[in-house]
Amino acid sequence: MEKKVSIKDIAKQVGVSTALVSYVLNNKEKEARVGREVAEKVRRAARKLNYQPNLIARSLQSGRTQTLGLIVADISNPFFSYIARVIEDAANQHGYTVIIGSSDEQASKSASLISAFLNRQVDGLIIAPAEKSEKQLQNLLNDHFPFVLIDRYFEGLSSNSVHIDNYQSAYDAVDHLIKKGYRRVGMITYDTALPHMKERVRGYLGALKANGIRGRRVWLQKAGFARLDHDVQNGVREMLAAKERPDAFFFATNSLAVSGLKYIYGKGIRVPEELGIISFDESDAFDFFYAPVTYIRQSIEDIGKAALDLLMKQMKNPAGKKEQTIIATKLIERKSTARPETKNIK
Amino acid sequence: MEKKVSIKDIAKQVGVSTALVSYVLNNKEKEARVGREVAEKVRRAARKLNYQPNLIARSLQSGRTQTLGLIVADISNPFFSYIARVIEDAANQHGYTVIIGSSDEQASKSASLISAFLNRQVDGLIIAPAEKSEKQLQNLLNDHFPFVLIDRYFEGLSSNSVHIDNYQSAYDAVDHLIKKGYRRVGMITYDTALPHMKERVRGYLGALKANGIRGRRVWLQKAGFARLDHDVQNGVREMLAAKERPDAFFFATNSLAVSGLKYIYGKGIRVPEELGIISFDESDAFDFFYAPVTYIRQSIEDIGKAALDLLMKQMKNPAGKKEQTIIATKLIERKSTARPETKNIK
DNA sequence: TTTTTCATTTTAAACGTTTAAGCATATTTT
DNA sequence: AAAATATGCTTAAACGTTTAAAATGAAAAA
Repeated sequence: MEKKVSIKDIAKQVGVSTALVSYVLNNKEKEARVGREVAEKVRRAARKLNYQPNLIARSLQSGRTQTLGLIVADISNPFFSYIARVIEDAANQHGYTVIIGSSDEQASKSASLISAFLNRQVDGLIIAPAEKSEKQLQNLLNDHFPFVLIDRYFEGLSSNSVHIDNYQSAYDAVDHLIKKGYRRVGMITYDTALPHMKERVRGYLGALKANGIRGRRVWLQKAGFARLDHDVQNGVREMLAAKERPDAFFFATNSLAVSGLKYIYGKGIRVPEELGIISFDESDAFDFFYAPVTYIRQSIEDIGKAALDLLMKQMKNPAGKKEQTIIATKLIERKSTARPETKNIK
Repeated sequence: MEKKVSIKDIAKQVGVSTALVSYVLNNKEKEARVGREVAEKVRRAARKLNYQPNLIARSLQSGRTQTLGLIVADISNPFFSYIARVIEDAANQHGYTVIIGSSDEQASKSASLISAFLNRQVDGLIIAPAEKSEKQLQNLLNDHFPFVLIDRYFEGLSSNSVHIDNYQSAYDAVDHLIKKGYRRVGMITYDTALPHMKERVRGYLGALKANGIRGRRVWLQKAGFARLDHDVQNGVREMLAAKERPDAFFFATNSLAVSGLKYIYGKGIRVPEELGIISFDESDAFDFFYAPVTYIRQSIEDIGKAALDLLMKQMKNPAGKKEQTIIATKLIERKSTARPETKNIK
């Protein structure tokens, strides 16, 4: 790697000061009253030498890097990789570059990512926060460092955030199942204290109650992030073996659903006759399941764009008021909840 | 955002020069012969003030950013997002941060990403190159800038690269179909001049020939990146309507397969009886298709790790010899190619 | 006592930019 | 003709680090 061309080289070539070159290359000729011919000479030299500005040097001087940090649970999860894509594009349009990190839902990893990104002087952060990371975020708030939470949020943390109405969406999902004739609805959720998940559970319970159905403990199964397949399949098995066996499943995310569906598929269970299925999020897999899966769609484009908008707003005014943007969801009805008009299976 | 604590603040606090502080904080006390007590004082002050080094300043001074650029076709494509994850983890272990960009298979976007990343002074690049980006890469080579190609490569470009044996893998796939009793094998590929795709086509044709099957023009369908669904479904429709209608399809990537399978699914075509299916790569969708899809697995972990290893090696020695790492593939046989023992469907 | 050696610390330059302030010289205004 | 203003360019400092080289002072050797 040969030495790069700097502003100094251009200055030498043309026989002027580096300041002059900087003014010209930043189109500040007017303000700096640079002569027309000299400006041309500088530009020509820059082109000829193929000058490329050193953004690191510029950042050091300006204190801004035009870089954003994005922290998700796992970039290899399609939900997050799609969000990443939307944010990447939107950020690029604003002249920003994005650096991405995966927290694996661990507060410790989240902390080191935040710290690594801050040390790299990112101008702002977009974070799908992990459990128990409130304190890290509170510190950011105290420092008035611009950031926006996506997908998740924390009660009592007055940060910017973009997410759906988890209670209502879950309520609607379960209500849909019940309206379709299912009564014994089981739910598979993540084993986490994150409010968005707890809201989904609350929505589930709320819908059962509103329909006069008494929930059973065995109907609510939780899976840990680290041993997803194992826990989900255990949970599904347990429910299917229960005396009060559910006639429908509500999956709280697409990864949970994909894992559960694999088991259900393997067992040859008939959907939607024997078992109704509804899930949050989307997945190619939902389309190919023998009974295409009904799901609650959240617009990832909207989430990504809203997050970037909020972040830009706050970077302009770090002391400004924090906003919560709620993104609408839509229930996409398909075959997996199309219960035939028969009696409940006992 | 209050002013960050710098080495200067520590120096002032302790009453020493910034040089001293820098030596201590970089554990260069020995070489710099710093007194034991002073060193302790510095460390204490750093901890007390919660000092965090400004990596931008360090980079400007050192000329290295500990940052790698990753350019893929589309980070929202699971194949690439998984690669990104593997590379992210491996890079972190080496103390590097990764910035990611999507080229959308366009040489122009690739060029601006490369340029943006270089301006940000990344120490190295990992690139899944787009069509017609040879020149950009040749420039990197000429500058002795460290980079590694993944998934794709260019003939006559002596760069580091990590990829599979596309010819052989495609050959094996088609040969598998034929061994299973399919004879009229159609292929859906990307409409691109990228060698890895052309190799897959060559492997397809080679296997047909080796089995004494004359290929038909209509059996080879191409789809553009930008209008994937449209082109794939056109291609599939055309083949199914042809006089010499194929009895098996070979998809050159998972996105092509997912798109094609949606159509096939919609048409109610019987797989594997009426039509055999084999594809490159993996997908959750393959598991849920009514006949789970046989596919050619490439180990993404291996690709990512090998790429990072090569890159690290070259960053240490930018003038070193370039290496090509070939990653093994494996044919995962499932129901979609399990042709029953019947006569060919006419 | 003078010189040498050693231990500890500081100085200063450098990385590549940006930008306020300054300095000539020319031109206009009075 | 003197004063005021314009024009065109340079100087120098700053951003936060690192690091070679110099400086200081004390201890050891002569």
